Amino acid sequence: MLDIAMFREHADIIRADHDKRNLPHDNIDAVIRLDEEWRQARYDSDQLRKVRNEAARGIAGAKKSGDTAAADSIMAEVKTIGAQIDALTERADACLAERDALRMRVPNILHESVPVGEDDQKNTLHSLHGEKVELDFEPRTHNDLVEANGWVDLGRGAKVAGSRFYFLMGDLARLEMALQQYTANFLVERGYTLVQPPLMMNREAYEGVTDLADFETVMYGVEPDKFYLIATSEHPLTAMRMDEIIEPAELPVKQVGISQCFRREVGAHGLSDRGIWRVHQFTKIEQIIICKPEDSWQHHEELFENALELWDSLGLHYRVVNICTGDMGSIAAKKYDLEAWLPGVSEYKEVVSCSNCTDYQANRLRMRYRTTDGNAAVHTLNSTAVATSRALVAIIEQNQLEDGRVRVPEVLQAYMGGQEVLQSL
RNA sequence: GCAGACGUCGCUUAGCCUGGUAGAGCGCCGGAUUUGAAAUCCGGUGUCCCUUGGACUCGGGAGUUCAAAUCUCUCCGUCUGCGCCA
Repeated sequence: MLDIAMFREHADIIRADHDKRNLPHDNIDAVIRLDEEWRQARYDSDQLRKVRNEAARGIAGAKKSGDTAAADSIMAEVKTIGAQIDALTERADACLAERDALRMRVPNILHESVPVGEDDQKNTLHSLHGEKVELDFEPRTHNDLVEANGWVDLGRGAKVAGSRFYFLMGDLARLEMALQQYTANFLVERGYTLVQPPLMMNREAYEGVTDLADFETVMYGVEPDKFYLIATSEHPLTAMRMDEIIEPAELPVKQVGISQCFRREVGAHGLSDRGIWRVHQFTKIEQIIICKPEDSWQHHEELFENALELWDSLGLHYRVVNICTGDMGSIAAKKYDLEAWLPGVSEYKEVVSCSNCTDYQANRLRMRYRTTDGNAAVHTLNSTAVATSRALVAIIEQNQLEDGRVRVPEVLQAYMGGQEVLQSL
């Protein structure tokens, strides 16, 4: 959420941003109005508390000097002040709660380099990487190939869990682990600390890092313990320092999270989502950075470069798009997506998302760092390194051989005992 | 799961029994002193509203009271022991 100071001092900036996103200004105006109401109620209750505190000091003084009559007299005077304070406090709390509920729905301020457009069709092409291999046979889709080779059992996944669950088997499971190891090592060598986070989080921590709508459409709840299964390790890693004041010497925090990710994928259907492209559970290796505000755009490029070099090293062809205003979501100020080429369906599809969230998550999480001028919100950034299910799809489709088997990317062969081709079951 | 102990400002801790302005040390920031540094001394060092003064803050929430770090209830967490267990 945005700093309340933005609403008080620079509401024009928020309004201009809403115009770019084609959003009405209602929430902005309501936040400003509720903020004023809250301050008034707060001031009134503070004044009454002042009266009560003065009386309390009077009582204490009178009792100390043995003048019980004076003490009783003051006590009688302030007998009912507590109820008035309670009423005003209740009103102040209600205004504040409503102010912040609305403030949570106001999206982040977009970076000036974000292209304006209504939906993902208006994302702009940033760059192309690797070579688009021309196969001298008809390319098959990954869902066709995994089934033919016995690498994925979706039917039995549906039987024991539900649709979009799967068993990953044999050499493809082995390749998945190789990909995890390789990617984690790749980033550890660049100075990132490897972290295995909790796979569940409580509601309060989760509200700090995600859009409220995600609780309905993305996250699985675990009853009766009121936990949520994480949708990405970005969430626990970023929430890790909730309510903390970070010493400047600790910044930037650079971590690589590795975890299983769980997503409900409500409303997702269609041919292009078949196989293991869009599933309820997958492994993801994620980069996160927590840094000082003045460094965040430089770090955003660093995360982006890491992702590019990693995907280049896998020998895959992909393109990069700069996400436009209409496709952005509420958390990020700017986002690059890497989209891998899938010859089976002749499409580029999203495999990596690299975001600078500026102070939006930090404000919700009350995550600050010390400056000589007081405490200030940090900036948070995150980027996929590899989501294994989607990386496997890209590898399978781009590295497929005419006989239906799949070539192992060279850098991963060492993690599979030198194996060069995945064998079917 | 059971029993006990504990949770106070960035860190360490006092205060709790017996309710009445949250104190000290360390760290950090500023100043004095110094050629410079150390040492020393002085001041500052949580949050919010600022209507210049104020209110809030002792793990969270609720209660009792004119008044709660302090008393009561409850939840959370940590430690120790027992139990269970990959």
